[in-house]
Amino acid sequence: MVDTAPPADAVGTRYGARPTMKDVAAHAGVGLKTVSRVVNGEAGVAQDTERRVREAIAALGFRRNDSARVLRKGRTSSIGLILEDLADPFYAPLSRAVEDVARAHGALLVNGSSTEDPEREQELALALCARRVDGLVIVPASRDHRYLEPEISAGVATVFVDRPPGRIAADLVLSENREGARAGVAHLVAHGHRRIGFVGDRPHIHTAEERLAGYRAAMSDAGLPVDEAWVAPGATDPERVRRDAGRMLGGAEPVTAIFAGNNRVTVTLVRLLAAAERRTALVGFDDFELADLLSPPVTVVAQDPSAMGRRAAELLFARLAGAGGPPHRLSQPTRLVPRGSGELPPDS
Amino acid sequence: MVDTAPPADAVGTRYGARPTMKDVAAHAGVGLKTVSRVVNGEAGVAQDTERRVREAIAALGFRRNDSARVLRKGRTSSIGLILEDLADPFYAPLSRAVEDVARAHGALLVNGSSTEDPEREQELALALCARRVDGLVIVPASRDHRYLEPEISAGVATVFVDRPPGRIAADLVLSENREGARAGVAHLVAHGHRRIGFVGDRPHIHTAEERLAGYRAAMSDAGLPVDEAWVAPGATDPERVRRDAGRMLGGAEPVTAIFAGNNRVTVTLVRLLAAAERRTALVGFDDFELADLLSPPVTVVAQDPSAMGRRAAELLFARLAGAGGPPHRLSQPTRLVPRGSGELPPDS
DNA sequence: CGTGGACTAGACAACGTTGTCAACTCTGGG
DNA sequence: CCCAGAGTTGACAACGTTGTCTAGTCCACG
Repeated sequence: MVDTAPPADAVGTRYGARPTMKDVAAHAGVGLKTVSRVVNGEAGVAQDTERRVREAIAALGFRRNDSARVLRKGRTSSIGLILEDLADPFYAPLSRAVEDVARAHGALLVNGSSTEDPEREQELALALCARRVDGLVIVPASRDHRYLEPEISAGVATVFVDRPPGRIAADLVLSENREGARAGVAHLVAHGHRRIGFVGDRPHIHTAEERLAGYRAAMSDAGLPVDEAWVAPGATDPERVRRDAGRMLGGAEPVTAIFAGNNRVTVTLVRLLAAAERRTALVGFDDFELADLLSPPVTVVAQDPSAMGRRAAELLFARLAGAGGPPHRLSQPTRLVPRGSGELPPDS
Repeated sequence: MVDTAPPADAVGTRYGARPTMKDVAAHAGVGLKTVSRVVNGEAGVAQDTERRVREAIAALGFRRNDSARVLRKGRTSSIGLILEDLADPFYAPLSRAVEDVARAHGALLVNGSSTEDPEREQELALALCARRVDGLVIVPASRDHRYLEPEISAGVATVFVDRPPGRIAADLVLSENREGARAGVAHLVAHGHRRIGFVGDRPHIHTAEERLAGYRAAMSDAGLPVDEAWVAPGATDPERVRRDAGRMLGGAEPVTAIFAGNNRVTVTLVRLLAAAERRTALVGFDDFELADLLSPPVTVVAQDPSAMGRRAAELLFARLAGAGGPPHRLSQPTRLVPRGSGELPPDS
């Protein structure tokens, strides 16, 4: 089935080598530039000539080499996306939204997972720049993005999502982390809770910091004291979460409710609380699939990762289209979704 | 913060234009090729010269243009991945696994979602080939891949995952769909069910077809008749699934168990069955997060999408490294995970 | 019959890099 | 003092495409 591909009469092409416009031109008996015109749909080629060229293209199985085109034109029609983990249910829709916008602009998406490693982020970003992507959408893992300055001033449109860039000014799309967390904790307060725990992500991550600030703000708004034993920022691995949450659920004055700083923490807490005898209220930051089917269904502060990806990509293409002005800072609202776990009364 | 980037003494560079090796060479007072040698870590450059070149590179903010390099070298060190939907929880880990293998081989990943549209798949695949990716990993949406023949014979390593290619021979990594479904249905039979329904994906999709065949095989193995009213292939939208499942759950002789053909169907059925008064057993194809926390916890036939992605990518890089021979056809086993919903007894 | 313009076509340089090759400078041994 | 050989270095072509520019052909019009 392979033998149908490059016909034996191919001129100047060896097996395994691709035909070029030059080969097509020779095969069709026309000039190189004429082939280029046909391939790019430029005007000024006689119908009969065009037909001959198209036949030659089909016969040789020619496909334009876009690397050469890129070299000549300067634009690659591709954008890069760097995020923590492609497989994370929060980032997958974001990634998909970026892809959709890219597609609408005729661009391809190149992406990489930074795995929350600043060095890896930089390595990826610079590799993408070396390939001359037209723009970058970045969910930062690093806190210093000065390494991007030469790239940005060379014209690589760059938009940060979910977390702000470090030590440079650039376009940015954020969730309302602080306000969202504040609303979520206020919701627990409104249902009668006074001892509320916070289990979040590592505090050096911007979103984690903001959500913690929102928690403190809500407690303060309600005139409630915060026992530092109730506050547990840290890694999101289940073991750490179980340990810290277990601590605040035990003791003489256990918390009656927990606010979870992100979806992975929430899921771990759902497992932990399901196994406990006492009912503890729970509100989680980030929505997740099936949250409504758990018992009790999980109340969350929902973000809209798809909208964030879309807005970031649209901002990027607006810049590529020449939009000027100072860096934008877009804010994406969150939405409290009451489902049951956040409406449980304090048990005491 | 931008003014620090391209220093004022840059020679031959305008703002917004990137410095090239030629610029670096001029700035360092050396030849073009010497810069190339330094950038690529080739031997044969005196220490002092190398230092001068490195200084010039830093001063100008030079970064090698990989499109030009690609044009010269022929290899892009990038591979393409085409799948139905990046954001689908089944494909996200697959995608991530492909990325990890690519990274281990120093390659970048370019990806696109076909949205189950054959034309879009072809458009994407050919666009990736035009950019001269070294290889392609494809979850097919189309049933005819002859359009790839010229590309494959031109040297683009191509591996299909999850579904076989149409009308060409190529490397392939599949799940054991038929055997998995058969085992899942046999599990229901073993728990006493005799009237078992099948709700699957559109029958023209290979995996859906195989799983349906597995269902029929298991019923036949057990000497059980299949009432065609119990068999509902079709789109995975919740409405269709509810309608078809509702039909087989009603009537005089309702099914006492359902086998769900994929994760989206399973989730819809979980919702439907949770709302019903009668307990119906359920086994789903594909595992999903939190399946163990539902009530009852959902028994599934689990695939390993990450392993599939990894094996496909490894196969691809083996081909790129020169491995010859006829197309491989790898089979990835499935695993029955009993959790509760599949062990419910028939209600009648 | 000459001329101007529209249409068609191709020669050529350029994009920024790498491979090839020749030339130059040393060094040490004969 | 000469020469072989190692160590450096850069000129140049090539990769496959597109932009510019020139030139030829044909027709309508004066």
